[in-house]
Amino acid sequence: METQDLKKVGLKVTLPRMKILELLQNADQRHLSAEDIYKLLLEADEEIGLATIYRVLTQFETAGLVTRHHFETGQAVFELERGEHHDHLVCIKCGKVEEFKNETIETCQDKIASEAGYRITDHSLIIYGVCPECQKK
Amino acid sequence: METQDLKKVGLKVTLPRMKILELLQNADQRHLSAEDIYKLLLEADEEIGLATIYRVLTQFETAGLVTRHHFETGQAVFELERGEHHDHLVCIKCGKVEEFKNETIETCQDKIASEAGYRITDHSLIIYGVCPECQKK
DNA sequence: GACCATAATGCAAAAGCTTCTCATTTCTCT
DNA sequence: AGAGAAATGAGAAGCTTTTGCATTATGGTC
Repeated sequence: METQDLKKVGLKVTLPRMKILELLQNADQRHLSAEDIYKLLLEADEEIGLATIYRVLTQFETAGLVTRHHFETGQAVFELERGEHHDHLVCIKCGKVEEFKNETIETCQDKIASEAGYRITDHSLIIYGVCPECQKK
Repeated sequence: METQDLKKVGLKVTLPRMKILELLQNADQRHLSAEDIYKLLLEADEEIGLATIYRVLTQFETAGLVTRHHFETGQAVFELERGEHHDHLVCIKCGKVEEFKNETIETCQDKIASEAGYRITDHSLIIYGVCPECQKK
């Protein structure tokens, strides 16, 4: 299945690519940094170079298979693209990321962009806050 | 005047800090990277080390005088805080940044955060697109 | 199933951006 | 003006990410 996905976007089916895709699909966290992936693969006894991980993730991004996010952490995180757009709620204490979707906001954004004469290509809405669990601590 | 601002937030009034503040107030671009500032100061014959600029900007950020943004450029940009919140429209071709404000979106964000149980601390909405000028090219 | 051209990988080195260290200088307050 | 504390400069170091190049693996073909 994933094999097809890779071929479809013109990428050879290689072990590193399969493993990385698999991990993105199955990991607890939906948002992983390159290093997270590297370490998780090591734990699973898959020694894949960090450079390869970066290269593969960039190719996946170009191919539209994953999305790269720059939260305010200094590290980019990657997320498997599941076709539907959503925005993010990031806990500044524990780093947890939740997703949400809001039609009103989407509509407003389109309106704002077109009023400014922009051809919109992407957008990113991130709300930073403290999640319920971290508020208790 | 700025002198007071600095003292108020517990920072000594030094030449580098004054020059950086001045630049942020008077530059054509409202959003400047540390390196932009470094170069602009050089042009104005003010040799201020890049390290100092980073330090000062971080202090200004902590003091609430400037805001740091992480657009998808790999470089942080800084903007003088003028008290009122706004969001950003970034041109992916020329890098130009425009600002906008939309009450509906703000309200939605607050609602979303509180529904998820988050205590909101900040948010960032960035719309990426191609500006009118760049569309012509 | 083996072969070949091409593409992918790994490693180490390099490249950006940002932060840190520490000796020296500059402020503030008296 | 002088003392103590804080800030600066320069270079080194730290992190994340990218690149170069020799080696290895893949996909299509015979």
